[in-house]
Amino acid sequence: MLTQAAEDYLKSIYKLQEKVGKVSTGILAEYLDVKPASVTGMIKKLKSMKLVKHERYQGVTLTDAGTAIALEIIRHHRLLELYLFKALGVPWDGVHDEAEKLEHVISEDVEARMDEFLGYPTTDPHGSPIPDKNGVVPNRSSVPMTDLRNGQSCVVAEVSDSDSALLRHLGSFNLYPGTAFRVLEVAPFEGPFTIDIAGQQAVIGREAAKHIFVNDVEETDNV
Amino acid sequence: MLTQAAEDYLKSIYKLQEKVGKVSTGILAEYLDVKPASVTGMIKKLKSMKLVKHERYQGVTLTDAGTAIALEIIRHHRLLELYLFKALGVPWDGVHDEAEKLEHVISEDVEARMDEFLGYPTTDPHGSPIPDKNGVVPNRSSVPMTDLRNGQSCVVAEVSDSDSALLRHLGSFNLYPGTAFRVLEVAPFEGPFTIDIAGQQAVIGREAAKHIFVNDVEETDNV
DNA sequence: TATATAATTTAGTCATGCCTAAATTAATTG
DNA sequence: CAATTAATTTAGGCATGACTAAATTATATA
Repeated sequence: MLTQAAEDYLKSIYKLQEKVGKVSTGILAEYLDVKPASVTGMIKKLKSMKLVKHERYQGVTLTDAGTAIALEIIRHHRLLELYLFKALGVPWDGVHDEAEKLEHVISEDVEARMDEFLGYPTTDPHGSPIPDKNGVVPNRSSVPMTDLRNGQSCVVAEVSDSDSALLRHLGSFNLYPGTAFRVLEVAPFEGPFTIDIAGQQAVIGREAAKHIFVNDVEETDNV
Repeated sequence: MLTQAAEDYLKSIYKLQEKVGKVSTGILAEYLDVKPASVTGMIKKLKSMKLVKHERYQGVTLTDAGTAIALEIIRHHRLLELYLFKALGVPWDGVHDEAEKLEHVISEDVEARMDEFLGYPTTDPHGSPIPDKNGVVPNRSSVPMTDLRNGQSCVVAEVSDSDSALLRHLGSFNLYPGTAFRVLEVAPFEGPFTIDIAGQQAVIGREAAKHIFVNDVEETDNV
């Protein structure tokens, strides 16, 4: 059994690898809120366990074994988020922190029981894909909201889960995964988006928009 | 926030204190499967946090602050056991180990939500009392099964929870808290108990009987 | 290409929480 | 009441996983 810290490193490497390919110690240190020198130490340990590949000054990547563990933890996390949300009514801006602690601790048995209770779901409350028990990640094809233009309509696919203030903000507009909206106006010079959600207008700033991903983008005429 | 180890010490001291009053380092070491010298070290730390009272060679007791934390952890543990059992269908011989890990990690919010889901229960699946959120422990007045004599009937109140093999054994007779049975025969010379559970006979050895506690003891005629 | 800057690694430190071995204190018994 | 035995504490060690400071390597710029 790995330590919690080791599991967190693997999970973080997986996530950063998706974005940037090889993961530098600096990026990883920033992501984990730890000093780069500490990262070097843990990388050594993970390398000796053959969970990561690493050449000095060249960044880390996960081995297949490391990837399997990372996906297992991510699966725990996202199943837990959805379970807490659906079964216990924990608000969607609170599930992340709770799952962060529980993910290292639940058994495979409880994981399987939650999965069954939830009907073998493929996305968590923020729209992130839940890897299946074999480590297969459902693919998604969403685009950042910042790509949208005037008059386009779409459906919210995914929202980044770690900033609970942002989640509360979006919740106040009912802007959850699955919610459809239409862009009324994109203010020039990197300005905010004015959108229509089921007849209600809302203004979404650039920063928030960067954390929202959408599907089913269509051109629509003004109504 | 206390470390998990510190929480385990407080919980264990609480449980042992119920049985023996002042708790010696030796007893505590055996209970925690740790060497006595290690106990001394942790006791020092807990003492400096004013969670225990301790005089050299005189055993430990919890302070009020220490008791409050111990009860909090025990409450977590027992609520979790019942929740896992009822909401997720984890078998009763599996809930203890799972709860042991989760108890240190769940938030007060999740605790409250499970409590509500369960309808503010007062006992866990093994019949142990669940302290309420103010740390008040429901009192119980059960007697060990080994006190029973021929012809007496009773209701199972509580079964010790840490030996999962015993729990599976008792489960095979449907001997759960709440189950009524009648003693058909107590074999002499510390022998086993032959009992009748809803028309089914079962033989329960001395060792098992020591871990079973019963309520509502009544003399009954042979039927 | 030499130099400045940024990123990474090495080396040494610290706190936790366990360990063993040895020393000390308390309890038992002839 | 002295000696043995048992319980407890002290002292020193080890693994984790963080830290800082210094050294090294890579990258950017003049």
